Amino acid sequence: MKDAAQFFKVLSDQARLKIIWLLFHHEELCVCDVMAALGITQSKASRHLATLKHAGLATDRKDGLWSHYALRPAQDELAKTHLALLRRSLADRPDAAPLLKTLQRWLDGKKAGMACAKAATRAAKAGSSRQ
Amino acid sequence: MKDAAQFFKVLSDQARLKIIWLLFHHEELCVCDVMAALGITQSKASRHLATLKHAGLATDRKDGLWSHYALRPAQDELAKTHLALLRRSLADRPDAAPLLKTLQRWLDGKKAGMACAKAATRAAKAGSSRQ
DNA sequence: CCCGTATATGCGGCTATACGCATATATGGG
DNA sequence: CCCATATATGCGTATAGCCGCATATACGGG
Repeated sequence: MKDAAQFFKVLSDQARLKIIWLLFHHEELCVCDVMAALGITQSKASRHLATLKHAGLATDRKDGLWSHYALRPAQDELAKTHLALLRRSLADRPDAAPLLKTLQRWLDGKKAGMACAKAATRAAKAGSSRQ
Repeated sequence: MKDAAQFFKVLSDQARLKIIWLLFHHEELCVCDVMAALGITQSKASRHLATLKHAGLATDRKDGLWSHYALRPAQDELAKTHLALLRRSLADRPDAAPLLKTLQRWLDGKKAGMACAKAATRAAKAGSSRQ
């Protein structure tokens, strides 16, 4: 039972749920994407992603300077059901859609070039103060 | 999202998962049943049950000295799915069956009369030391 | 090589949570 | 009434988790 409790503990954090929600809709995200979308600091984003990875919920792929995180495909039938249900549940939350929108805005701006983490820090600060 | 995280936090405790598991199989349980089955102290059992009640996962019914706790029936379709999935997931755990057995032994002995909480305390101590 | 950038992580502080112990509360029986 | 019993809870403590800050690490470009 202990590992089941541990699993739910990973899901018991708002930031991690938001990250999972974003990963449901985007194949891969790098740390600065998460920073910008959630309006959080770099260390916070990195740590939560590491937690998800450590829990077996996410995978990371190193590409030069960037770490790209993705949802780990479900191992068995039960895990698949869990993920699907989680996705359905999160979709009902009022902040789910705005979160996706914020991320999309950030991703669009990212194409225009310029530094990533620096801009993400600015975006994160603006986002958190706006809230 | 915050309430979703809060919900998972309630599930992120081994003792609470065990209680839920037991409640899946028994309409009602009183505090001393939980004490004896899990091998925990009275205050711990009472608090976890209170937590489950506060989270809307359980209900309590007072009957004289006893408080009988039961799973609260799911409100909507989504909650029903959650509970069903949780039940399926817990069933796979290796300690799920022994837990039910321990509870059953306790319930059988209870019929034979005698004080409840006192005996449950003894059973709890014996159970935890055996482990 | 040196620098800038993206990410990871050690550290200290803060807060939330879990626990045991003792005690309060409530109820039923003599 | 008084007492035994079942449960709830206040309190102090221990522990775990989250966070920001600063720094380490890793990589690419000039």
